Amino acid sequence: MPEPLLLPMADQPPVERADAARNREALLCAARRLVEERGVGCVTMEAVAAAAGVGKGTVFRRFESREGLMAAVLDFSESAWQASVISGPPPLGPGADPWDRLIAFGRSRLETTLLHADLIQAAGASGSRAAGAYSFTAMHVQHLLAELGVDGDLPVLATALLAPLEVPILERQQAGGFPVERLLTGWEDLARRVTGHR
Amino acid sequence: MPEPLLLPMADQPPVERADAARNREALLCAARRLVEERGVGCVTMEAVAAAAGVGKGTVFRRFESREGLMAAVLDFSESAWQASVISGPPPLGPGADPWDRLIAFGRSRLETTLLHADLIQAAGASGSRAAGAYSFTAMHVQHLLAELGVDGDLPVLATALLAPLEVPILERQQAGGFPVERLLTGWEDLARRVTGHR
DNA sequence: AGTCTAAACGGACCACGGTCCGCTTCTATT
DNA sequence: AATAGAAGCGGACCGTGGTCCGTTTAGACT
Repeated sequence: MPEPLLLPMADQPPVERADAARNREALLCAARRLVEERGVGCVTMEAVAAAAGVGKGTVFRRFESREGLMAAVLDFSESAWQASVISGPPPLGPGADPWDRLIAFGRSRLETTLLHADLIQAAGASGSRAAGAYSFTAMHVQHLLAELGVDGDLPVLATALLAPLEVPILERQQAGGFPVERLLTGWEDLARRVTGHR
Repeated sequence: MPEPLLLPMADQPPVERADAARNREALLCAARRLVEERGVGCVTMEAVAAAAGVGKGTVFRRFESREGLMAAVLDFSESAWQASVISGPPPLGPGADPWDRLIAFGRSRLETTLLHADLIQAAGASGSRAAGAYSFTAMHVQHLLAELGVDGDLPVLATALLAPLEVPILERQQAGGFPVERLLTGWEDLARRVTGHR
């Protein structure tokens, strides 16, 4: 039988070894705990390694970098939020009309972004880049704009709508003394102008 | 004569000592040179100190942090740009009508931001915060919006217009394969919707 | 010129992110 | 059960940003 098991068969990611998976889980868990109880800024890579009972090298092998680790931690809460956008109750989830969904999206996004601001910053560029060309939020907004009958360069318009909700912009405005409420109504006004709604 | 020189006299910033000023200048100069010839990422604080012929401690005393030093380097080109907005030839400078100035502003800002992207990022939060509540660009856009008769929360709208021109947003879009030309026309479209022009 | 003090200096020192490499452990195969 | 070798592991090691403190110096007043 001439080696029939070696068919190329689209070499998939050669599955993680059992101990490796165990360590990844332990690290993620430890990181989550430490971040919660000390704050992102006070969590060192060595501390995470120690808390998970592994060597420092292992942290970097599993998560590439500090940014990578933080992105993984962030992903936990982020994917829960994404789920509520995809299949949660209206007006954030499906069922409401596009305009109401857009407004709900803005408020919710603003709140969660501020809530995880430091984690998002620590996650750096890895925080936003998803698998494909656009991140989840961009796709979602783009979709809503299309439903609202907006015409123009939708990907770019969606980005314009999302940009003022990014951490650095929000923080600068907050530091300037703008209350959250004002930022929110400001964003709604922007959305109205961009979509031409009403 | 009972010590007449000690009048309180509103204690102004007690003027920098001569040697201190000399070192600041030397450091700034060295930093500028090194950044230009090696790129921001390859310039270490120690290298700057050495190139200026001073100790490392001095760099930090004069500029607080790496971000501070980079902000100072950036300020050089940035203030030249500001000058051309304030008093350069139209349409960027005064003289053209507000809409044309706004469009010229967008293009120019986009270009300079991309040009100095890495320096801006290295300057971090220190890069944008000006003396008062708003940075120069925010004030300028706000002013143009007022001239165009836009009503609403002008400071917030100005920020919304500026946000898509910030480094992280531009870079993400560029990484996604959007050519600069498209970003620019997209921004002009945004400006049109926000101001209600035409 | 001499004196005195606040300001500035320099470089040893520390903490943390990230890399490297020799050793260990899993798992497929026989 | 034995074997082989790839994947994983740990922790010593390195570079860099940032701090600290004993020493030096500018410059104001006499």
